[in-house]
Amino acid sequence: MAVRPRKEPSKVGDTDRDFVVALGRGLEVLRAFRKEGEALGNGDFAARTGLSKSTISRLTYTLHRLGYLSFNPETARYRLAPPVLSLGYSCLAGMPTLQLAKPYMQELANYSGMPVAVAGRDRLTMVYLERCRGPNPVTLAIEVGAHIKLATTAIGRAYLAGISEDLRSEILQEIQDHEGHGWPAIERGIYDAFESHAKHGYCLSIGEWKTDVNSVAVPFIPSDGSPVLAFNCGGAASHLSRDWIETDISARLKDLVRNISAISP
Amino acid sequence: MAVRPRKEPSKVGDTDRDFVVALGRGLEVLRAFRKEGEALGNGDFAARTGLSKSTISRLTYTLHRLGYLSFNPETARYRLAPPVLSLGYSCLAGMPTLQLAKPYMQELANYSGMPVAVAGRDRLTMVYLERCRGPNPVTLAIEVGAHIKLATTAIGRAYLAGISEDLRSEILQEIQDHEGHGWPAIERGIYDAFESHAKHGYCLSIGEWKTDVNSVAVPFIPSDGSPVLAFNCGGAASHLSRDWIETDISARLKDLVRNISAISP
DNA sequence: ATAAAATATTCCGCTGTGCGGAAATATATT
DNA sequence: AATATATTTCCGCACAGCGGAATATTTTAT
Repeated sequence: MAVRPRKEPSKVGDTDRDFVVALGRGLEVLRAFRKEGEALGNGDFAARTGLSKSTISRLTYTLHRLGYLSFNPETARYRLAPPVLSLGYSCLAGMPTLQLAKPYMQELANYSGMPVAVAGRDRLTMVYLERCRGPNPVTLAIEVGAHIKLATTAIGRAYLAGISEDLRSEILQEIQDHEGHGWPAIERGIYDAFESHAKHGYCLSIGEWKTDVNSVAVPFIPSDGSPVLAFNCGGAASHLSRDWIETDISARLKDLVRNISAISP
Repeated sequence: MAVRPRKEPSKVGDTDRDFVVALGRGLEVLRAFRKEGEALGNGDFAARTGLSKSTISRLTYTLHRLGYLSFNPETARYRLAPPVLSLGYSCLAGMPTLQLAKPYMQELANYSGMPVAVAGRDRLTMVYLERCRGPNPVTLAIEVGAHIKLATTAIGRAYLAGISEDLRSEILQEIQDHEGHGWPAIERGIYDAFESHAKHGYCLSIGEWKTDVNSVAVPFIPSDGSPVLAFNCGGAASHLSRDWIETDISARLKDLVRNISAISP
């Protein structure tokens, strides 16, 4: 297969001639919904994206015509429409690793009684791609597609431990810029996790995401260049003690990832 | 809330001045994955979208830089990446009706032993937005986000029965253009379904989507202008006979929709 | 009722984005 | 080596898309 590595983006001045700005802006409009499922008006989009009102008006018009946004004339608010979900589904269908991983995840979920999940990165969050619940119904209701913080969760830290030095420092810089205030504490948590990963092969979050929730995670690095993922197993501290994680669960989670590495790109 | 209805698109010649072409093209690239989860190269995109190779190159570069596409340098193929799934999740979160409907759907699924689902339209397909399985595990594995044909399924026909005359004839025209050949048979199936809807309030598909699969569906028309949805209940003909549907299940499905109409926009 | 505020859309001239054909580069194949 | 295939880069030009200002509509205030 013919592959020609892309050169340094052909810049003119300091604008990237190859970057299609209008596309990026339109997608930024779709992303504006990230918070809780509210409907948004053009004014909201303008405020959240920093784009001019006329630009927003044209972008929402376009997205509406294409079916990606539904429009309520009563309130003049938009919502995301079914075609967007359809794209998300294609995304899952295009990751063969997920199908392969499922039985292993289910096995560990059954054994531990805790949910086992796999996630990938979206900017400064981790997005759940697949999740298996144990037989125990008192588990956190984390759904596929939901996103949680990168910096304070085991799964986020495992991801950070699994990526290249370059990408990592880029992301850490962004987190620092975002968090300004609490950064020192966050930074220490992350470096502890890295150390744990280097020494034991897994990362922990003991009550750091939510009090009384413990979690352990391990990165998965596909051998083809596809994005790094991370698997976790976590739940109420009363059921999933730090000790149990360290003496048993962590090893099983590492086995899970090893097994998947053996059968997946 | 200030609402100003959009005028006729301000056309110049016959191009719509308000439609952002580059955005539409970029989204078309993302949609190119619709079929089974393969990885695609720039050539594939060009073939599927009809856009020039250089345009595709710029669009994929942009989508890659934004994180929506992952790139495998070995094979020079792209896949959809986690941020796309994240959008899909926001879509579900933004439809409050789905959360409200869930318990009613589960109730009917338990009673009938058949899966109950709700879907919305994406072009000429219906996309599953939520699904409840009955206790009986021998059911079709239709996942949220999957899409099925509009014209030959009960749920698609119910949707068609629920929308405005204008939109319907537009869609039917498109189906006709697409299906050319088998259109007459399809058309008859659709009009039978409309008749059934007018007379009884539900649509059927008896072995028409897949032999040995029966299904009944009812449209749901939100009172705020958000898109029409449709609920269905379907399964193996050996378990779900036409007779049972007509004498019992259909009425319960209609009740379900009536209940939801009472508590949802 | 009337005025004022808030929100959205349209208009329109100009800029620079994005387009596509052709050339260049890299890999795979014979 | 030479040929075939696939992808990216180059670059001039057209016109798509931008944004500020004007306009239209509804909501809130007086």
